[in-house]
Amino acid sequence: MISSDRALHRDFFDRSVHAVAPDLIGATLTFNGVGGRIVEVEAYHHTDPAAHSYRGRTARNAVMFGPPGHAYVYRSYGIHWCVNFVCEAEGSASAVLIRAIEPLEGIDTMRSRRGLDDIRLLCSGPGRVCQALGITGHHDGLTLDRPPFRLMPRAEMPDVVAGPRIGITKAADLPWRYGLAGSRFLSKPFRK
DNA sequence: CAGTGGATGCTCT
DNA sequence: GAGCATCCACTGT
Repeated sequence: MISSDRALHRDFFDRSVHAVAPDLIGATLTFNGVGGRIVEVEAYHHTDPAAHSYRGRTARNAVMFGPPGHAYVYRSYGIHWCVNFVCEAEGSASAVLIRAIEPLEGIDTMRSRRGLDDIRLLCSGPGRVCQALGITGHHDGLTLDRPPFRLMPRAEMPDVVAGPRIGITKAADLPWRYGLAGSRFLSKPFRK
């Protein structure tokens, strides 16, 4: 039932967050036609002390406790927005943070929103991704299988690498960051 | 390049 | 009142 011009089915997200996260590497994400290829993500499981859902449901993380295949958007450090894809069965409260994208569509729009030209700096970081694509807290809870989101499966199997997550203090040693090997668009290189 | 510190606002204790 | 799932500017090699 999977064809290359068809959006990712909701069943794709109804699996372990640790299966979904590496499978998102190479998929194409656009928001109102602006986006590109996902090259870096991080998995956050509800049993993980670093996850927003670890201490239970609150107003902020409510979407994480809802059905899979929806966007959880939160404000980071008072300034930035970050977007996650909710995974696993409803109530599981696990999600994948989108950390970096290789810009492919709407690059001029991204440059304008980001206020800089260097294509390598447009979407190489979770806050940068949301600024470049125009994702804000207004979009918290939107489903991923309809506009403004569009999420297409990857055409070929990429070389996926894993390593520790970035910018967290709790459970910082868990290797739940996934990336496209050798990509120039990562927020940080993966250690060998 | 690596390291440091400020901006900034919301959530949860 | 503390602590952020970050980014940028600035410093010093």
